[in-house]
Amino acid sequence: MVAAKTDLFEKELQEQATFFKALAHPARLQIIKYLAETRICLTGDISDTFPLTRTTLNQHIRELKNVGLIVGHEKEGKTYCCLNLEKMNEMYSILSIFLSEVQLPENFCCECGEFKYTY
Amino acid sequence: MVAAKTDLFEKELQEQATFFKALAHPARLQIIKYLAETRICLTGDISDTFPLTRTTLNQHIRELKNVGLIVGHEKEGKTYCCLNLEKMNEMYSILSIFLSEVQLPENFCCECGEFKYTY
DNA sequence: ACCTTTGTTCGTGTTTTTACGAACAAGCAA
DNA sequence: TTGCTTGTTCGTAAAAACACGAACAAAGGT
Repeated sequence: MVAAKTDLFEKELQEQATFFKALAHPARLQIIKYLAETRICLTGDISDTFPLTRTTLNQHIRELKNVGLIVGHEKEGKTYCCLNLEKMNEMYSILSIFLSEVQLPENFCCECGEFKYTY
Repeated sequence: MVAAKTDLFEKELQEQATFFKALAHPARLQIIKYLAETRICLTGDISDTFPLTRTTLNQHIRELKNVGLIVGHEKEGKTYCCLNLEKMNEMYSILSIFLSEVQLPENFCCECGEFKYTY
């Protein structure tokens, strides 16, 4: 990479890509799923249920914090994590909109029937 | 990375992450958006509308082909690209399901009100 | 006092992603 | 023929992502 070209795209595309990127690893999906299911703040012991070390897990959590999907709470010396409702809703809207925008009609590509597939 | 740990996660999580990863770059989002809007097979001249070289663009297109979202057609010596309806629908389902699964109730996190935010 | 758990930071190493130029073959146009 | 566009492959290089061990501080338990 000679330079980070990501900045040169439309702001909307960048924002969408940022959220998609945050979800682009199974560990992060599992963390979010866990938090959404239990609705209980994350404690360190979940690292047992992951095939990763505490350090690596911490790295993924930090990434989710960076995009704002997870917030950390301090209580009695322990650090609890939970999902940020506002950010989760924001993400849901942004990604849903994109997925809807690129929806295709059922008869799409019928005009390509005459073409020969190369893949 | 000592080893690729991605394989150690649940198959469902891996599948979801694969699609999210495919959408994790603004260039790829723009390509998909363009194809969905025009519904016309992609010709080389779109590289003018991107802040990237033909080579890099080709790389992103190849990635989208690898996950099956884009298919290539041969016609009169030119290579046309278009979205794969079936795969797009599959992706829509898979990602929509995930986004729904992690939806939170409006009163979520109210029990955390007593906590002090650290981020 | 000692040990354990917890959360984090630092440093390191590997893999993957991103990006480009050079080069090439195929097709078309002058 | 020559020149141009098009699509691709190759090699290269830098950045980012991924993963871990070591080490540390703070808190809790025995």
